[in-house]
Amino acid sequence: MSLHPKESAGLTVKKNEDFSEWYTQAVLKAGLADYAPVKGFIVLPPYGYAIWESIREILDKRFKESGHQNGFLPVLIPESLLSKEEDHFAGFTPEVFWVTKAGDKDIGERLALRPTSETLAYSIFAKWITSYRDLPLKINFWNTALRAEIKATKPFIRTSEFLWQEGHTVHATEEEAEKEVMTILDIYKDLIENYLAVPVVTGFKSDSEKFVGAKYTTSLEGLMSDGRGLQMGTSHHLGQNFSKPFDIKYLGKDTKEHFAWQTSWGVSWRLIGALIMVHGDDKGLVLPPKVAPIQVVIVPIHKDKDAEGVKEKAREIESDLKKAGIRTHMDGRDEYTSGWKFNEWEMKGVPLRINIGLRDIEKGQVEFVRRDTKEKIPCDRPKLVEAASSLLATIQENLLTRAKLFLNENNFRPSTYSEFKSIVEERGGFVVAGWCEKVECEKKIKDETGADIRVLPFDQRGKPAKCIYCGEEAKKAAIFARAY
RNA sequence: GGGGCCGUAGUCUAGCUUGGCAGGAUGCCAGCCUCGGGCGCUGGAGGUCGCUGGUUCGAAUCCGGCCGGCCCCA
Repeated sequence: MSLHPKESAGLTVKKNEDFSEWYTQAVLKAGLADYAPVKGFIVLPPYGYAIWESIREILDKRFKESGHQNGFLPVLIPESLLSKEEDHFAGFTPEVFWVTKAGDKDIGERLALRPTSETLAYSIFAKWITSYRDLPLKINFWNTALRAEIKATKPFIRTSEFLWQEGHTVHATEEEAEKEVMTILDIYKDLIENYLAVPVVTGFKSDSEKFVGAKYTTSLEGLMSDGRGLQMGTSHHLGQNFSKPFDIKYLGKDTKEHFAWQTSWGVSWRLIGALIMVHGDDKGLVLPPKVAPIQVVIVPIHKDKDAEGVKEKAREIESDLKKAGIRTHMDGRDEYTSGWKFNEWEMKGVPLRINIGLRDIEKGQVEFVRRDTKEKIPCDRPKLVEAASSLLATIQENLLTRAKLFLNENNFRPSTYSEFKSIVEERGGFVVAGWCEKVECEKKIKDETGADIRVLPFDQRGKPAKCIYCGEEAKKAAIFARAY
């Protein structure tokens, strides 16, 4: 594992004092990302990209197991195609980058750098699908999308180009498409909770927040440490909204022509931003073991004359752990003191550290240091590999437990609108309230408090009786929050 | 959409008000020393002062435009 060029010192702000500055420093100083020369674009050094690779491996496996295949789509979409579905086009057009020239010659029709690929993919799918035998078609694309972010940008959370996957499926029946939407949502939930250790609430987006062009959008919403919500992923039921303009039709067993039913879904590197925000602390990142590029770092502690002996032991440990499939790095650099290394690896969020010096070798032990609790745990050398795996599992579990606790503690149920406002304005968090399903109420609340409907949870137990804004009968329990 | 702050070596920064030799710390390189929480010493290299135009005998400094980073309000 090559290291990012080292920057001086640690974080200069505390997480709970200046969250925004803390986040930026945590990302940059850990070597997860760096700014590119163009506004809103970032560069990923290997340490940052490795986290994305972990996420991609996990999802890719799950997608393939559930019958999806990967494909490739070009980055340019002609305007005529992008504009074929009106709502979709109107929704995306303010943030589209356009290519208008080839060399110094003007191009006849503007070409969009894909903000998302529905239109392009579906114009192709229309050619591929003629019979019910061609269905279902389930394809995923690992690529980037480009959406111009003119004002606020933040590494991983809001960038003008982002790494993501976009899945697109075509089905013969609506039921099958609806099932697909939920299958994907479950895969996302498993990834986010059981690998990234970020608890989420799943449910529907309100009509005004749904994907432009979709029949409905399901979503996974996380809560960040500053009380703001973050959309972690979405899975859309497109109905026949795209199959009609793009003419995706098949001949059924009934020998009649039918429009197909479709879904699309995606998660992006935003997930990396979320796990930084949720788990990080004043010392820097705390990465969940399952996605950490380095799970265990070994820091040998020695005087010059003892260096080779101690490092030799450290290398043995490294080799044992690697054989057991644990991603391990032995930090044998001579130019840094052990204290310096402790701080650096903490900043980079390595979940488990092993200290080994003469003291430990004499006792036949090593010392584990947990990143999440800072706890130091001695361990006999023969039990080391087993203990490391079990500690990694414990850390993984503890991160989720801790995050769940935070989510529960920051879940509020105000009974009046003024109480609602003061929670949103003073503490943040997920605010559960009744909603009459009228757009006016949703909009007024957003205008007056800055909080919007993050999600209408699938779990509607405990739905309040009245709309928090107008007092009429509540049709849904909604989770409101200010969001990224 | 509206308002504000900022940009000087890899990094952080002084200098800008009142124009006149670009300075420090840290990092980097060499050598020595050291290692259980960001060691120490000696020497060295490193700068289009974000870019661009203007004012001036002279611009990091004053003025305009642009690029980039950040914050607040809606």
